[in-house]
Amino acid sequence: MPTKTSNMQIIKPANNKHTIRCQDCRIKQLCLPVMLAESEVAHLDTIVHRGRPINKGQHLIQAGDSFNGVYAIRSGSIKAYTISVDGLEQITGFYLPGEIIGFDAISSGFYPGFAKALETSAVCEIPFERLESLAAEIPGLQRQIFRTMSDEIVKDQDLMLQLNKKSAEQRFGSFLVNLSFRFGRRGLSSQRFRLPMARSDISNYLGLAVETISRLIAQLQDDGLVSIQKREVEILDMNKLSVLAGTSCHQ
Amino acid sequence: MPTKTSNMQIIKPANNKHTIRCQDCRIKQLCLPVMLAESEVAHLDTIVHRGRPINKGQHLIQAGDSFNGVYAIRSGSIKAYTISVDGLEQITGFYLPGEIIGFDAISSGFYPGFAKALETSAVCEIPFERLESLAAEIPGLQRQIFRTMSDEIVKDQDLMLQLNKKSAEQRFGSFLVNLSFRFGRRGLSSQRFRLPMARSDISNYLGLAVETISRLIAQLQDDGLVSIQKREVEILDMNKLSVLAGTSCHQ
DNA sequence: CGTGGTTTTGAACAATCTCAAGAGTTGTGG
DNA sequence: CCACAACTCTTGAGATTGTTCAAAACCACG
Repeated sequence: MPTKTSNMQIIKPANNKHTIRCQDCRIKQLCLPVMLAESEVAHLDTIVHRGRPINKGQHLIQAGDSFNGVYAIRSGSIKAYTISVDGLEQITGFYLPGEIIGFDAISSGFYPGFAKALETSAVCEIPFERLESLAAEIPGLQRQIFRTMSDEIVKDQDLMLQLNKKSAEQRFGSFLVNLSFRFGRRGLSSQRFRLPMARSDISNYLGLAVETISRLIAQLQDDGLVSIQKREVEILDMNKLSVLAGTSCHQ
Repeated sequence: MPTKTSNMQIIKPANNKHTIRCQDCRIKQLCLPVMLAESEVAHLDTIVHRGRPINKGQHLIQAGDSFNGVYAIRSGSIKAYTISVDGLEQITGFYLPGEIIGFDAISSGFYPGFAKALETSAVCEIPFERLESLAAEIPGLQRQIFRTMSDEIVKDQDLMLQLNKKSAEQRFGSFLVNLSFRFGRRGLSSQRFRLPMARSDISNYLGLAVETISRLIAQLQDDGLVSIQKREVEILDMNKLSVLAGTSCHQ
């Protein structure tokens, strides 16, 4: 199968160009190395595979692939989605630099969903068996894996609440506030940022129609809370937006 | 504070009556001991606290309590829920024997939500720091914790899909099929079982109105798929119900 | 400078909610 | 053991949010 594009082939063996050590990684505070001693980070670094960047639209993970590891996003952005038996696509999350995708595959040994690059992105593949062994040796690493998975659970439960109990306006407001928080955490502006995803991805994620997102954007602009030109977002009144969203900064 | 009912006080020191060792536990195949050698189970057993059963309506976990451990359900059933800033309750899951609650507290160090007994229930408290240490020594245990947390993520993502993309009928159908599966897995009948929760809990969990649940029950009975008398469920046509639900057995 | 995808806007429609009221159930105290 | 109070559940009818369908404007990219 020369044209097969499984994740194992996308992630090419590391070469100099794409090899940035964990120790030197800009976003190590957001990733597994947080809380580790320098020597421990170096140890972790030895098991990480880095490949060439994956292009927009390319799949990092295909549903049904057997689980070999988790992927830390180094740059770019990834959307994770599942497809139900009746063919409906459901986006389960957007992953930004420092965030890790693939923990949902541990239980069954197969990735339950897809992961696709929203733009050119660099990811670090972390083989899970080796990560497990290392976690048994480095308590801080084990702890950080538990934390990251726990974060994922909290994020999903918060989204559940959004979908169940909040209006379209509140959902979209929360979405913007949450993105703003995650950009700010990386040292980027939390006032101005670029949406990496299409309107249809936002609507899918939030359980709304694309048209509803368009209308909400128009409305929030009329109210002077935000300014959104294409994918460029400027948050004009974070307080009002947070109140409207009914959240602090998580969603 | 003599009337305070924090989780630490609910779980009384073990006594003979409530001390069932992990090795002898009926549901060890569904719980952390699965995959462990006998001696490893014995080791795990030494860190588990078992208390007297908690009564219906009593809280096992209060939101904001500091994280000390996870709880394995031994008997009964527990509902987990969060309360949003504007006071809305959102049930995030129902936990049955063999299932473990509390992993969402690892990331922040505080339980983000509440856990309340739907009926008299017995739980095993597993202090997390000790569990971490033990997990570092017993690879199978570490693996099983990862699996359990991964399961939780998958469960939440599936529910997300339900809430976003499925009709009220499909959601309720999936809910029944999923419960059926979980009862069957415990060796109980998957055809006939008793709902541990009220209609309002089901509606809250599924993002519907109570009235909608009532109407759906009436409808599914008219169609001859199920028979539901009060909380006693009998599934009359599992095939049709599964097709309607659009799932195999997970939700 | 077309072609295909994305975004916006309008208008009618539908699924589910809300409100309201009644029936059934459970628990409690006299 | 009965009666009252408090829930829980069911059923009906109208209201509403967000959807669907349709079409035009905009953009990106070859």
